[in-house]
Amino acid sequence: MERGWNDRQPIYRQLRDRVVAMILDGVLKEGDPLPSVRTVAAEYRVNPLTVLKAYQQLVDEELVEMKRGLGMFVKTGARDLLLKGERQKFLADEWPRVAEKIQRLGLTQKELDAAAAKRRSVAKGRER
Amino acid sequence: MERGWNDRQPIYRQLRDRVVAMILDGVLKEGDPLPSVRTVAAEYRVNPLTVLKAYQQLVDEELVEMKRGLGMFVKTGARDLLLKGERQKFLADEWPRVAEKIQRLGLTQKELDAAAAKRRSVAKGRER
Amino acid sequence: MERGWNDRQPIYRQLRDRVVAMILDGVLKEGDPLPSVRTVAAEYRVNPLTVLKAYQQLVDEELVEMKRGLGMFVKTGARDLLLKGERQKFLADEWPRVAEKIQRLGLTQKELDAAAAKRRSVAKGRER
Amino acid sequence: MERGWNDRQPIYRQLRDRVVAMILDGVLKEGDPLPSVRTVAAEYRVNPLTVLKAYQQLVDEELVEMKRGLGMFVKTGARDLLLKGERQKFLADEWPRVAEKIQRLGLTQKELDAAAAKRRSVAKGRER
DNA sequence: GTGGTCTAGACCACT
DNA sequence: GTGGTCTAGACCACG
Repeated sequence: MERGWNDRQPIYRQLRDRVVAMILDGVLKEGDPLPSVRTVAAEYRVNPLTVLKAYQQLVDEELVEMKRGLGMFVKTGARDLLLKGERQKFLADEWPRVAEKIQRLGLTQKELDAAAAKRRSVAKGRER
Repeated sequence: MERGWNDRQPIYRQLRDRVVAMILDGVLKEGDPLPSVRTVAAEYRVNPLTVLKAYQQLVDEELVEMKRGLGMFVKTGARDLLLKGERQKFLADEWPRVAEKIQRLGLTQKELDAAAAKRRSVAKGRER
Repeated sequence: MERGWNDRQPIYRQLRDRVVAMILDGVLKEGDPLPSVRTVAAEYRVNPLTVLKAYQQLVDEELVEMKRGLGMFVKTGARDLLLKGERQKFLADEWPRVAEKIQRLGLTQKELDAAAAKRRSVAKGRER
Repeated sequence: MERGWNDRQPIYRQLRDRVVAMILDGVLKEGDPLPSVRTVAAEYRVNPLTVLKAYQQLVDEELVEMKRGLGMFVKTGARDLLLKGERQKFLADEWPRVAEKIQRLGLTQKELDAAAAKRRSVAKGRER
């Protein structure tokens, strides 16, 4: 996993997004335990409180449950909930703005595909 | 022009984006004066400092030039600079993340088009 | 550090210049935290916004980086960047104008040295 | 003469400085008439009021006198006054700051001479 | 604790 | 009329 931070978004938000991505991608399955707060904090050189905040948010979103003394676990139904919720948010909020920008910049499907493909190959490179 | 603010982004950023959009759309042509800081501040019920901050960012981006005592003007070449710069930024930065999200959420072209179309019709409604 | 302000230049500009001088002089080393906005504001009896403006300019110049919630830090490579950039700017812009003026006023090296030395002794007086 | 403006200094100040330079260089001799306000205004594409302001300042500095109905003229003794006044201002104010900067940037006499020479040759190029 | 944003209102210099 | 700077004070998000 990548370690770089985006300055324009809070770290806890980025952590939360990474967990969400792992759930959507099936890396984290329902019932799986989340990596412990201190593990993540150590790995990313981040304040444990920040990790905790990210996890708390996931709890608030009903995607994760805390079992006292055991840790945090992906709730059953989390992936479906995500697919529904994130899709809606994306289509209503983010996508329209992006679509408008694409049109304004006069970008073609070809250019978009090329850029997306490029990124995928870079990601693949990192995986190996 | 719309008057609503997005809470997730600073106002001065949104103001800057609107001017950029106007340049890209040809509403503001090269050499045209930007509406004065005070005017905009009054129209949008915003502090002049906030508007100024947006304008100065445009100056920093070399899209706009200040003529002492006269006001701010769209620089020649601004549109080209924008088309080049914004396209590149978008394709390298924003789009890959969006494309990844689309894939992750399993969204179809149809759904995307529908959402974009909906937005457009809303916009059209506002124009009338 | 001195506390007097020059009327002919904005305060935030002078603050920025002082930080730059401290980096060049090695008082602020790479990785060092800048004094916090509030601290400086209090010490110099200046509005925090003014200090912030100076600091943000340094961020724009890539000399300083912000770590969210932690503060501002001198970037690695800042001193080199400064030495290169400031030297070039000085030699290309400021110095030619000054040299021209010196020639026009018919000033001798001796007079220049004397004036510079005087200033240095004043500065030394302040240090004690 | 050059026609470019420096954004960091008021235009009337730059106009004043050019006249001063012409007096020091002997281009404008004592008793000579200054170019008329409207001539200058037209040549530099500047508001006549701005030119007037520059000329007024020269009058205030006792370098120039106005003869009603005839125009502005370089006063006798103007050059000496300038040499004295400008020298003092320069040595007390501007030079110390520049000298400090030179030292801080670790610039050698050689580099300074080279930069000044380069500029001179450029200027010569323009003259021809 | 850190910086980031915004407001309201003042004063200045420039054209 | 234009933008530029500054103050005082508030509130927010982040770590």
